[in-house]
Amino acid sequence: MSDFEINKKNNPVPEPTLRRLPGYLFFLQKIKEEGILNISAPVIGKSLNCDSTQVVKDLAFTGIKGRPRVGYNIYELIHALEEFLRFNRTNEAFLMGAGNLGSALMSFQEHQSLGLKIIAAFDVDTNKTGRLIGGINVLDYSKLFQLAGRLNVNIGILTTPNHAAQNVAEDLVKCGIKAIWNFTSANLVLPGSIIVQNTSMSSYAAVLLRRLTDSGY
Amino acid sequence: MSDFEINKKNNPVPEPTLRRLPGYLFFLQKIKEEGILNISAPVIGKSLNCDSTQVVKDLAFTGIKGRPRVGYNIYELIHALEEFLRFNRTNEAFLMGAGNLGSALMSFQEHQSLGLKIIAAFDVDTNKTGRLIGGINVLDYSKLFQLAGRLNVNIGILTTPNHAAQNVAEDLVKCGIKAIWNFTSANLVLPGSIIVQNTSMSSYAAVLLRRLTDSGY
DNA sequence: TTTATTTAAAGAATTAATTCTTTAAATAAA
DNA sequence: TTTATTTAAAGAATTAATTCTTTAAATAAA
Repeated sequence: MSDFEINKKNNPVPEPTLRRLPGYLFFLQKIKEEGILNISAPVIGKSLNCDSTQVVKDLAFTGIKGRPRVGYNIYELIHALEEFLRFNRTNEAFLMGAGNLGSALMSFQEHQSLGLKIIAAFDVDTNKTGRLIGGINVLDYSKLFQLAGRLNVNIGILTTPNHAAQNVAEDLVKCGIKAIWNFTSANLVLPGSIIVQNTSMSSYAAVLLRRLTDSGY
Repeated sequence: MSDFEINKKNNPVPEPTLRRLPGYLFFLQKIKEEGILNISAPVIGKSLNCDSTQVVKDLAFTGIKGRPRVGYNIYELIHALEEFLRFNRTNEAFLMGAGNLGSALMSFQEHQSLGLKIIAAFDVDTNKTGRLIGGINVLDYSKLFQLAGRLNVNIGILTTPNHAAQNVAEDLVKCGIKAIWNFTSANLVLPGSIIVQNTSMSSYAAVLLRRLTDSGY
């Protein structure tokens, strides 16, 4: 059994853990600047306002060992987190739909710190194609298959209007895309092997607005 | 005990449920167009690729009752969901930081369908202030307290650089803001009564990228 | 060198969320 | 009117995630 099969079947990293890991990473990068060499889970927990045993359990997934009474070596831990999350790699992506949100993601500098690199954007609107947004070319949709054939891109970022999302997602799958970061509100129906990460603003808005109601506002 | 206290203490809506509710709503709005009057949980579940008992349990939070063998009345259910999530209200918000992401959120039309209305944006950069982005005025940061005093805005959208996030968040709290939609990677430390909804791209990227590794890519 | 203290690791207990099962209501078809 | 079927509701069982507890290792201080 290969490494990834073991991980997939017996020991998948829980999603709540994965969501928390970037927070640890950014915090560690910040305090690294202050010249600190070691840090313990209780200190991380206090700073980030979360339980220290949870910190220990989360960080254990990276494979890094802490030393009692000393804590973790910051450099080791940062490196392990970046590796674990692939943030130190170049993860190439196509972006589909160069509208408001798409354009923003193209200009969004922070993607770099996540190792994401948008190779090209595609749109059907000839007013958008041919332009350069955030240093990224917006190409005509018809060029997708051609370019995908030459390059080996794994990730598709979906920022089309909702009604177009399913068709575009299917095209991405035909192109050999393995993972889709879906910013639309469409619920994509795709082969089970395709990784779909739904990031719809509406889910977050729903939580925020309902909590406001819960608090009496 | 008031309504919201009961809700808060005895029966808080689970976050996973809240995250799923907008998906039901959008699906119902879509099939409403097709002239369907009633729909059952199993049909919703099949369409959205999720368990039907989970659909029933989630929808029960809205207070709407379904009828055996018939299902839910679509109009009733849509209305209840919109009400429950506040999407049919005007939820006024200030936006802090008119950079890439901030500008995108200002231009993002979909906010309307979430009942969100950005009243004004604030920035310290004089190159940005005075401009109109997506129909929204970008004001100088110094105007925040003045405007907040006149209006009764509950929500702050935080799209500043990470290093500014904590200070700006504290200012928002001083202005009487009740809920902060935090798009930065900063972990905000604020009074417990303040609702903070963290929406950092990095958490989603982390899940997506790690799943890619898990699958062997 | 010895002792007290801090800490990560491991695992147990608890809590939360999801999935499964049973029941009763509603209705279409016979 | 009767029977079979579909379905929501309620609650039990299961699974997943978090929090608590114990243990042993490491190290600073005495």
